[in-house]
Amino acid sequence: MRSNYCGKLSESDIDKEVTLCGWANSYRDHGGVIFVDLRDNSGLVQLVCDPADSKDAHKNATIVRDEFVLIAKGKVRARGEGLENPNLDTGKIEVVVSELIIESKSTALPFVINDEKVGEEIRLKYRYLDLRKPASYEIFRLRSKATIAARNILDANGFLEVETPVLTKSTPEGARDYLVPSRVHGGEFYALPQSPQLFKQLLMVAGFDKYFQIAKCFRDEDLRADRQPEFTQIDFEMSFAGQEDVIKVAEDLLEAVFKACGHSIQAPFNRITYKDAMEKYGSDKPDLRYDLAMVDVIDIFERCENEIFSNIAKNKHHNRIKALKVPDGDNIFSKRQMKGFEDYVRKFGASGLGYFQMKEDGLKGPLTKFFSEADLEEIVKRADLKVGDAIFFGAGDKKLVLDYMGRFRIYLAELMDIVPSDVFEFVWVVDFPMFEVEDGRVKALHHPFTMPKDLDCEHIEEIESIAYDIVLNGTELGGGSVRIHRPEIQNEVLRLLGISDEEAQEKFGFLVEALQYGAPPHAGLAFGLDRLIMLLTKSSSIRDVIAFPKTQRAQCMLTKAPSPVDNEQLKELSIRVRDIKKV
RNA sequence: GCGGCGGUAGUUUAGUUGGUUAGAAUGCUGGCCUGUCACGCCGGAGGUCGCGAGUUCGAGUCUCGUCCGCCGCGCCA
Repeated sequence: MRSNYCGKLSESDIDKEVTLCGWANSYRDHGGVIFVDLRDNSGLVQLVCDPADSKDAHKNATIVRDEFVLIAKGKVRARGEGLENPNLDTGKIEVVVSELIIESKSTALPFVINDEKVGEEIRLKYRYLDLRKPASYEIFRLRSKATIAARNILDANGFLEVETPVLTKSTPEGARDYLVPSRVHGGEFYALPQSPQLFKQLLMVAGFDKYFQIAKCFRDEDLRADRQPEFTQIDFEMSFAGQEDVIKVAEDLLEAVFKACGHSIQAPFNRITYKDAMEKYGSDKPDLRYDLAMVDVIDIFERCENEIFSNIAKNKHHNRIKALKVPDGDNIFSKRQMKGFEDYVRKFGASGLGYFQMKEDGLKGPLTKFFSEADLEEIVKRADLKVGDAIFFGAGDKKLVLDYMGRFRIYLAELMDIVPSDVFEFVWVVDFPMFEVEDGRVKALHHPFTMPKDLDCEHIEEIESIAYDIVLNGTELGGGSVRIHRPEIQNEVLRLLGISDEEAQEKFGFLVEALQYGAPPHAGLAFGLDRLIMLLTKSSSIRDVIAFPKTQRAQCMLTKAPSPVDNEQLKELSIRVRDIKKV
């Protein structure tokens, strides 16, 4: 139908006869001449409907309203002297309309397209209108470029794109599954995949060597600004490969994806061990766009005269005393603010938050009296304190202190507005522990198919795994590991996780069995595509980069899913609903 | 499950210590207008103040409950 796109017209098209298709972005009826700004996904151009040029076109233009779908035929001409619009890309030209077809009308809109003040709730209900705005299109244009770049580079590196099942087996380790009832097998359920993990490992056993997939994944957990119940991963796996091979592919992929989206990034990225990340930044996904690293001062506090601190300091295995230096903090923050920080960390289980202020004549603060001059000097030295700095202390249980001090670090950085917004700071976090113990229960930190480095450790929590995460600006962008390819190791890990042989057989028997038929060593990684696009487009919410996202209570405002179903449907599925919520 | 913030014309919002007919902008709509581009001018319609109780002579405003949205905690192998 169309000969040209609106936004692509330029002075080189002057005198051309064109046919344009699009939506009426706005109209200005002067009684005589009528201007219509026609919009398609390339941009806007001004149509001029003058009765002197075409009586019919002008007559049709009088009934045009916002968002009518139009097909306009006419001639491109230069705008007259002083009539140019510098705010419009096509502002030097306009199209004199000879024929105007109203293809579709629009009833009054629930909101004005492009009005940035409109709330998200209404925009999601009419998401197809929200998506009409150019900023939305730009996000999905980039998303498309990114996935195509990822596909191309993986293809170029010999990866095979394979689709794995969406109706699969429930493995209630980890996140909750979305369940799908089986009609044929009444009372039994499929699960939607949380990731294609096991199938891609089976593809390695099959000898496919290198696999990838842009895979939909599902997790029935509560939502966040960066978490949706269904999301997309760029998932890949390779045989006869280890951590370094995977990291190389991942870095090449990120470079290609960022390049396709107009950003230049430089691999190889920095690396930090899980242990260092936790000890210095109190997080396994540290935001390294700013420093604010924690300093260990447990040995100094052991010598102090405050029994609470010195007792905490005695148990260096279970406890931590960490100091967080805030450059210029004493000048920036009032005493009241510094006291207020304590309330913040208390929310995360801290029993208090000590602080010193670096004055001209040395450290000051309520705690100084417990320390010798030499130890105060040592604190100044270790944290490299300058006059005007403040330094905060967290003391107590290791896990607790690292957690709240890590959160406090982020809180301070945002409060002080020292987080650069135009930087992409990648870091690999490596050497994750294999297990963590919570309330006496052993859990896999990554997943039970991750290769442990050495299972013969005295403490189960000290067993490391060959697992690695890629972190960008404090967001976990992806994670992967070398997988277990020997059945005896897999069985041992499942045993350490407290999974009985019967249970292991029932849930993962097919995997362990497959490993018995000659499994190659293999490793892989999966990127969270949505988060990647979110960071690339500087969106504040993952919903912005998903065409039809769900609200925080996992509903679709547009379709009203989830919704009740007929009893007939339920009957076929052998399902009876027990408690029906009031509508 | 928990904590915080919010819900008033289609939209974005104002609304004081509880007090007359809930106000504005924008959108919509009728009319006028031949160079606008946030067009302009004149007129009009449009409100279950999320919902339900309660307190009160009187509730958008206070109390309780509830629903919805957002941010966070738990959760997310």
